[in-house]
Amino acid sequence: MFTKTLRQAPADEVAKNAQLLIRAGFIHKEMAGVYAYLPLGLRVLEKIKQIIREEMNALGGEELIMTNLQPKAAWEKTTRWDDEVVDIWFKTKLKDETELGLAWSHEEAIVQMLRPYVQSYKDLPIRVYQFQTKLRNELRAKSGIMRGREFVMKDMYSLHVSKHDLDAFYNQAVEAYQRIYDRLGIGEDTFVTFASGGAFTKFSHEFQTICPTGEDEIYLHRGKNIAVNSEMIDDQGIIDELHRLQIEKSELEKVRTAEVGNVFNFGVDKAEQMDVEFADASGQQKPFYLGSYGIGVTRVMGVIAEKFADERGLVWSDAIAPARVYLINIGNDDDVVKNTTKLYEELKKAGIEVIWDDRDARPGEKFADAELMGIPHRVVVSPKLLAQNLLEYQPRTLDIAENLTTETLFDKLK
RNA sequence: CGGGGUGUGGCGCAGUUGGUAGCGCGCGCGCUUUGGGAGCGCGAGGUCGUCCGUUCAAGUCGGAUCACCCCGACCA
Repeated sequence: MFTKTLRQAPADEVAKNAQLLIRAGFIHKEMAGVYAYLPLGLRVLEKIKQIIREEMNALGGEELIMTNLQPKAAWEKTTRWDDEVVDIWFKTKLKDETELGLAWSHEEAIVQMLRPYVQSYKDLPIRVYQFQTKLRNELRAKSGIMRGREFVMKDMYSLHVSKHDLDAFYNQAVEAYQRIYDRLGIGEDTFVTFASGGAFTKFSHEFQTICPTGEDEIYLHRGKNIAVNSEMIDDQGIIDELHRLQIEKSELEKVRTAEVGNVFNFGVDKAEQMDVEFADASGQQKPFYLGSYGIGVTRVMGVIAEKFADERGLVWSDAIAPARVYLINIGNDDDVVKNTTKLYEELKKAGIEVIWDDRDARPGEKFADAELMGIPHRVVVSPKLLAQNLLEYQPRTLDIAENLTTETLFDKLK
């Protein structure tokens, strides 16, 4: 591993997520709001992506990847090329002066791409998704990887023949999202939140995770698992909705949150603006219904880093840690090295991801780094315990170590 | 974009009324250490963000510019 840990975070980082991720060697700051993902960070990112991918596939999603370079024509059809309408465009030009945009979202691109495939009601529904690096010319980047100018997003788009079909899928997507946040370990603190809608629905839904450094504020009813974005709390539609759910505004708790996902119903808006229609069973041309479903993958990583970190550093769950085991040898006795090598090979063979800190460093330094990196399980091979045929084991979240045989260790890690 | 602040070895910082840059961590070598970020010794590493100016002399003074941070606005 080429990365090193730092005792002190760079002075220009204030956000806890970025401070810890930089100190532990997960990310590198290229410029404001732009971060590189180093080997450890990339592993976390890929694990989060894999969980999302599995749930998207379970919904019938088909993965693809769209382009960063966008032609302006498709976006002009929906007025969203205009800098007055969308103020976060990065735009550039070809050598021949043709204007291009760098993608900040992909609704128009997807609709344009799918045009030849949407001809008949038999072609629908279509559910496609991608993991894409989005580029947004934010006036002010902040909060480390929680709000960058370049970030990884999962965006899914679904096309349907009717409002009914879209609504049904939309609800399935909400459930899939809840499973994703559960698997990522933030399910308990993540709430489906009413947010501003569009022309075709009263509301959209955001997934808001309780996080003291988040940028949003929601009104929350934990008992009924209902939340409202504060920007919508005085909206008449919300007032009606709360009344329907028999909730008094005074029962709601105001909490600070970070938006980790959203789902949005575009109705037939995009299809009409971009003039993409299909033939229904009677041969009549109709616009399709479009839903879009986003998760800020890198932001979720930042939120998790913030939420679970303690005074010693990052804390990852087994599901998304860069490795499950941090293996430490104490001293360089032949016997220790031989046994650590053996254990390292056995762990790899068992499919357990392991980082072996084989540096010629003192134990304290290795312990500190294991904790800073937040690797969930720490295993120590020492001359003292080796004499008794034991290993030391300690989970990241506990302060107490225990001595185990190799067999018990493997049982624990199963 | 409005307001405020900061740029000095890889990281964190000091540098007085202008006189030619220093500390801690980290890094290299040696010896001693070896279960919670070791000790001693030696050493490497800096166009002081950049440009222009003032001056015999600029890290220090003036102007411009670039970058970064914070607060606000923005986030469809």
